[in-house]
Amino acid sequence: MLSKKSKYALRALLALARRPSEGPVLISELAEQEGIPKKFLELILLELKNNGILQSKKGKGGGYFLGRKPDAISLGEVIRVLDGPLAPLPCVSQTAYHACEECGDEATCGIRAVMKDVRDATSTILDRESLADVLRRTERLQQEKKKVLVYAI
Amino acid sequence: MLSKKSKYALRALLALARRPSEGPVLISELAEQEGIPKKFLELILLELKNNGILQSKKGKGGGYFLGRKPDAISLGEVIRVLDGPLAPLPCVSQTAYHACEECGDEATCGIRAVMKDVRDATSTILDRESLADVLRRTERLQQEKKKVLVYAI
DNA sequence: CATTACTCTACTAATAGAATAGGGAATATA
DNA sequence: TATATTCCCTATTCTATTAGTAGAGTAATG
Repeated sequence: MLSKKSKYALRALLALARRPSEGPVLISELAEQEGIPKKFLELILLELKNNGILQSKKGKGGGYFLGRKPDAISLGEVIRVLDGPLAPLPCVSQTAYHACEECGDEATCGIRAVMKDVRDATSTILDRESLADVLRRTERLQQEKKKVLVYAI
Repeated sequence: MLSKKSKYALRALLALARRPSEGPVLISELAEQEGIPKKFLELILLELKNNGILQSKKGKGGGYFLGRKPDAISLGEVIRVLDGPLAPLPCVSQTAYHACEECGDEATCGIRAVMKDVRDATSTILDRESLADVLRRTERLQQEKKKVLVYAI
């Protein structure tokens, strides 16, 4: 399960991605807009900044802004920063590999083989989908919903 | 990440699946063979039994045995019993759905759409792969390893 | 009826998740 | 250069979950 940290991070990043380079945005503004505890969001944004996903500016007129374009920030990257590896087992993680204790032989472990498939499927999706993709999906879903409403009249 | 509970459960179940209907197997035997704390394994096997994956027999000559054939027990089912839903968000779980708090509109949530893809990909794999499949995979991997060794001579 | 072996509830320790608190450091601007 | 603004950083708290332990209870067998 995704932690609240990751969920909050994604919501905040999407909120930033939705504003076309309006300049730095205040933590408090994002927190209020997205209904996230301000101090908690502070930690999250800081961690995103320390990992190059966000940039910041201090003092008056300061705030946070995206470190890259929305189509160059993948959900996988964000989730890895806040929740750690996507893999269901450490022995199939590409970004944080370490051997399972007590695993007789990794090369012939059937569980590992299946979990590697799971990892690959997950990261294929999450590393492909960017903030921009998610925004596009949201728009498309909103338009579909509108259509359904029109038909319903 | 998979919990130790799930990992232990899978190992114990695979150990049972490897024995062709040898009759009930003692908890203590499984625990020793797989290097799992006995009392902890006790809880796990009990839970698997209460969910129809295992059956048991009490008293002398008793023990645990599979409730169904190894090809009718999927990894997904086992993991759901011990770790809960596979879905990364409750709002995309098929087996344990509940709405995310504070989610404005589920129907148009882009994050949800991506996470639904992740859930589908994960459960497609884990609900398809059975204990029997995992054993077959292990065998295949062992044979490949042998081949490599032969070539290396 | 005694032994074997699962059943069940309760308890504990350690870790991770979800915050909260508060001072410090940098920046803009008056 | 003083001051308000805003991010930066460390520490602490509270709660839930994970991992494991303990021990009495129940059912089956011989």
